Formats: sequence, C-alpha cells, structure tokens
Amino acid sequence: MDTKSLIITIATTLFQQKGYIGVGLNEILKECNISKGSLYHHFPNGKEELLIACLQSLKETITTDIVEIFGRYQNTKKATNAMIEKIIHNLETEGTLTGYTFSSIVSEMALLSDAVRNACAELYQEIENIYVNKLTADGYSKENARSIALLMTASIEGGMMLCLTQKTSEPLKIISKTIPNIFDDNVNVVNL
Amino acid sequence: MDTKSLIITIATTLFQQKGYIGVGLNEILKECNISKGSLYHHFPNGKEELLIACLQSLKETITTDIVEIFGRYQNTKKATNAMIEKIIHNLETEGTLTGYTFSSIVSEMALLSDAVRNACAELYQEIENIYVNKLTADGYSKENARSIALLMTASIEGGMMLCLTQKTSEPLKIISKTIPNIFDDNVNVVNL
DNA sequence: GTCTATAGGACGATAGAC
DNA sequence: GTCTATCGTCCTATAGAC
Repeated sequence: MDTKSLIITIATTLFQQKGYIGVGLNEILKECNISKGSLYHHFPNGKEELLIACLQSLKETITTDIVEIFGRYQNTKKATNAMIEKIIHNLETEGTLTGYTFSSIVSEMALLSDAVRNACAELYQEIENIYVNKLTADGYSKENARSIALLMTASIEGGMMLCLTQKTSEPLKIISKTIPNIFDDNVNVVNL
Repeated sequence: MDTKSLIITIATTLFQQKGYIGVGLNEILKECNISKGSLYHHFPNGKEELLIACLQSLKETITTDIVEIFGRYQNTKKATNAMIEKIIHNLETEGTLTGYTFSSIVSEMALLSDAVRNACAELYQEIENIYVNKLTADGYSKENARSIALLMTASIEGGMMLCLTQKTSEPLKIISKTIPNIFDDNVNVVNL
C-alpha cells in the first residue's frame, strides 16, 4: 500500500476510537512508521485535511459494506438485524468504536469546523438513504421511510454510546430486537 | 454562589459543549474569573476530579428536570414529546449541546477513564429508570419497559448527534413524532 | 482561599538536508 | 518522497507569597 493510503487507513481507525483531538499526529506517525515530513508532504494543510480524507474514505467503506448487507436480505428488518449483528461482532472483537460510527468526531468537531461537520452530515445522509431505499421497497411511503430511517440511524449511533459506557454489547442487542417493532403494522401510523 | 459551585456550573456547560479534552483549564478559569490556585484548591486532583464533580452535578439537574416533566403528563408518550420539545428549545436558543446530553464526554473518555465511564453509565441508568417507571405505570411489563426505555435513550442521544451535524433540530422533531409508534399497540410484541 | 510565576511536557506545524 | 531538528504555543500541574 502506498504511504498516503496507509496514513488514511490507520488514522481513520484511531480517529474513530479516540476522536480527533484525542489522537496526536505523533501517535499516527508511530503506528505508520513514518515521519512528520512524510505526512505533511501528503497532507500539506495538516491534521484537519487528513481528517476530511479519512471521512471520505470512511464513506466509501461504510456505504459499500451496508449496501452489501442490505442487498443480501429480503426486507429491512432482516437486513437491519444482520447489520447490527456485524457491529456487535466488531465491538466485541475490537472492544472499541469502529465500524459505522464516528460519534466522537461529530461531537468534538461539529462546532469547530464546518468542513468536518458537512462531511459528517453527508456520511449520515448516505447511510440513511440506503435504509430509505430498502424501506420504500418494503412498501413504505417516502415520508414514513425517511422517519424510520432517521430513527434507525439515531438509535444505532446512540446505542454505540451506551455500549461504550457499559462495556457490553447488550444495548445494541436490545435495540436490534426492539427496532423492528417500528416496522411492524405501522406502515400507516407514522406521523400522528 | 460559592467558588466551587461556580466552577462546577461553568465547567459543566463547557464540557457538554466541547467535550473534556476540548476544554482547557484556562478557558474555565477565564469564564469564572478566578485563578489556577483557586481551582486546584477546590479540586486538588485536577481536571478529571472536576469532570466527575460535573457529572454528579449533571445527574442531579437532569433527573430532577425529567422527573418533573414526567410527573406532569399522563403517559410516557406525552411526557416524552414534552421532554424532547424542551431539548429542542434548548438547542435552538443555545445553538449547541446542552441539556440532557453528554455524548462528547462519553465518546472521548469511555476508553481512557473507568471512573468517568462509570459516572456516565450511572447517569444514563438514572434517566432510563425514569422512563421505565412511567412505562410500567402505563401497563408495560418490566422487560418491555426496559427495552423501550433503552431505545428512547439511545435515539435521543443519537438524535442530538444528527442535529449537531445538520445544524437543525429537524432530526429530534422527527424522532419525537416517530418514537410513539413503538408504544402503540406493541405492548406484547417486543422481543420477537 | 486566592493570587502569580513557572515548571515540564505534548501539541501542530515548518525548514531544510538528502 | 522521506528524514531530522526545531520553533512557538498550549496544556496540566505545582510552588510559594499574601
């Protein structure tokens, strides 16, 4: 792998786990086994430019991954359960925030950098769109599909937070079991 | 107000908005108009001790507030809508993370400090317990109440995240409208 | 109980050799 | 394209006067 890709790969994981401010350039350099001069050659505008490159890379990875899972299952309910299953598996093997989550970056940077905030917004939007497409294929109206997709995104993101504090994957497991209740028999009762 | 309370009050808000690492002691001191010696007199173990004091204070504030709201409304649905309404109001007037959220602290510190992680876990638990009590009063079984309360906590926390990225309160508004669908006609279908 | 001054280290970023 | 050396700033924390 070329140096630039290596930096992005390693930095992405670190940023997901520890947030943007929580990861120093030195830590990234050490894990990559490169030096400061090399990093600034590939990212002349420094750390924030690197972060945005990581978010773009993350967008590719996440959407490819979720599209693949959602293509493999008949309906949104089964696909969602499979997806959360995968997140839980990651969480239990790595013991930390990875996969489809980047809440640490959002909560730190949303107020500090519009460029980063927009990149994160775009990433959430891409994920939600995949849900919306599957839900409309299931027969939901566009409006209801959007509401449900948003609730899915929010509860998975929040569920990761709860898993982190509890050091268990229980919260996501319960969410995986509870979320389908929004789908069932509620095709027409969204937006009361 | 005595100095110690002043420090806690101001630091709590700053930590909620910018996270733990994102706020320097100097910024806290400046807003309090006090000096470093004074802060270290009240919190001899430094910044992390202050953070934990802030989380304890936050627990008081949040639970008092939510208990009050949940006491004012007949059922969980109405109480939840009123609560989210209040969060949205805060969000729109302050334009930043405050109120019942502390996701920035969780995502930054959960892996770094067990003391902080436990304080956050306790805080989430307190909030969930209020929901659980109201839900069982509504007639839900203990187990279903727990599942729904967890989904509520997660989706509100995740919804704040989406509001931050989009600079709108739309996500929380939609969540407020969509969440009640989990309650309706689903008393017995949780945990499929 | 509050102040000033300062220690000692980590940070992001730059300069210039090779 | 990668390296080392270094700058200037910020950080948490401490020491000691009042």
